[in-house]
Amino acid sequence: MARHLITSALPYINGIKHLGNLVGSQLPADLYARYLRARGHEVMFICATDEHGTPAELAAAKTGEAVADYCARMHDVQAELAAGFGLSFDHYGRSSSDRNRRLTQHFAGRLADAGYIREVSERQVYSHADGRFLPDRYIEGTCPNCGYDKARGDQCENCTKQLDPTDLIDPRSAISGSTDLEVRETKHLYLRQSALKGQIAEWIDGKTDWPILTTSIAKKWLNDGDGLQDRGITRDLDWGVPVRRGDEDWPGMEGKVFYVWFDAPIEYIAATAEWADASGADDAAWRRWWRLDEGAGDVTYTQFMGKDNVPFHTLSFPATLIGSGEPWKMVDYIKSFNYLTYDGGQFSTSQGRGVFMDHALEILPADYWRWWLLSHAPESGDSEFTWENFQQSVNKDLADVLGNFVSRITKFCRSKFGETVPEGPAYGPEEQALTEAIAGRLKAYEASMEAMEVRKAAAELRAIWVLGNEYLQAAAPWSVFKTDPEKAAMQVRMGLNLVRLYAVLSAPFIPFTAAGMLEAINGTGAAWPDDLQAALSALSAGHAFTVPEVMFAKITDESRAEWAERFKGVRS
RNA sequence: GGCGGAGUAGCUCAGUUGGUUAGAGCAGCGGAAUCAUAAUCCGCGUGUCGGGGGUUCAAGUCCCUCCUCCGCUACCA
Repeated sequence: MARHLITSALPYINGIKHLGNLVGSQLPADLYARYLRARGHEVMFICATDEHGTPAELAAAKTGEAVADYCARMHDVQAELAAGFGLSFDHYGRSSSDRNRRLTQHFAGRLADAGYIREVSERQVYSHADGRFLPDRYIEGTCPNCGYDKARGDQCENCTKQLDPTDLIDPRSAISGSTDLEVRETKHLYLRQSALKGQIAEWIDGKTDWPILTTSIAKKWLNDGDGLQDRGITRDLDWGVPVRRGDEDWPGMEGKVFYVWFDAPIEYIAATAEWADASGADDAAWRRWWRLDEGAGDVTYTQFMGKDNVPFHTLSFPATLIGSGEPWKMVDYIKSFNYLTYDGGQFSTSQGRGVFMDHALEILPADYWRWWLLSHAPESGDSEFTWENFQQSVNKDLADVLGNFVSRITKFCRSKFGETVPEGPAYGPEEQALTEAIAGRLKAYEASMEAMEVRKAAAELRAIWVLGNEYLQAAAPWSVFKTDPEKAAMQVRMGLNLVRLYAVLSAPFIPFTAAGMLEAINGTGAAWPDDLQAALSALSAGHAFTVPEVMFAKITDESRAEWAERFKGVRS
């Protein structure tokens, strides 16, 4: 038994997430957490909403709510959707929590004491009409290079030239359109990542087992141009963690908050503390996951995220932890994902393109989505969602291969022997061969799961389902029954035991259905089959069961067409 | 522009350190079976492995070059 700390990238508070967000971090993290728990390991699975920053303020302004109220409401919405998808977080926290505020301030204080913070006076654009400083991308104007009139302050989307906000001709606020702008002097704190470059590079170099996608991004940032740059970690905003140096005021920083990307990763730690608070545990309970000097020495920490998040998790956050000079647990393995595309284009939160978590659950149960998304996870490259592929995969894999297997064996048993496991002789050579075939596949399944090879694991699981159908087809108890009902009984007993086995093995992918299968077969509490032989004999003669309802109704062509139509445009 | 990823059967994708006739699932075609959600099982692939060049006894797998698609490019998160 090992101890596993698992975190999923934090979904931003600004609206309901789409399936691309889900499959890029939270869903595979859940798969891994469920698997490790099933194998008897101690797991701490953490996620939270990322609530600070300008987009949250703007989203709140749009709905007319106070930003704190908006975030509280959206947190509950997201938490409910996460539960709807069966995401088994031990705690789903909030980066705006009191825990995170204190911890973020603590880290800033430590970093300052260690000399890793410097103050920088810089000139930023202030909008009188909006009453706020504007991030570069929230300033629009005419591109000095190509004349495009909707160029943003960070880059012109038309000619792709990198810009400085002050380069823009006729700049205006992208929020209000106001041209009443002024460049003001403002002071900010910078994290001296450049001073930590050596230590970070050394740490990265030690991660030889990380995917190329992850290390190449990290190394590029480390070595690009002049090397790792210092990074501003404060902002002139109202909503965020107030800048303080540990427990003390930070002269000159009044009214400023920390930058979201500074406090968001710290929320991984803070959310674990929130978990302790919520479950009535003491500080030692969460610190044993995070402090090497307080019990985290044997923890394996795995992070899940989309590839766009990699720089912050390989550089910025490690810089914070290393720079603190305290023995914090750092990530052991980063599993990063590419993007899921939707009918040829991008899923887009801002444009409302694609299928979103709430709509997904409205039209189909979570397991349909979990299975398709995980079995098509964008691991080696981007992968594409199409309604045709979704319909075909789900119908074939879930309804035909798995669902129908359960249906055929339970119904056959009911019609010939009633709803109890029938008597019969001991298993013979065919059953032995089946057991060995499953054992081989199971080994591959476990190996894939441990390596977090999600698609491969799904393929192995499916192959195990297929073995059941192959066995039934070859054994043909419906024919054997006519001449040797005793033998048929034994074959049916094997089939029913397979249902129980499949429920256990499938639970990480399709937890809701797996629970239903176990309940039907009256096998609640069944453990992972460390001893396969024994697991396939767990249900013996006389064990009662019920024939489950159709577990996976097929997606009809009509439904598919209707959904493709409904979700082809922009979210309304 | 720079960095990274991808380009393999109609579709979605596997292909370890280069090595026998390039694989899987789906779709399609043929057959078996009829317990089951018309489900299952068996059989069937003459693919310029994006194009071109090169290294090698041998390349999808290494090198060069070109083409196409995608992502990132550091104050959006």
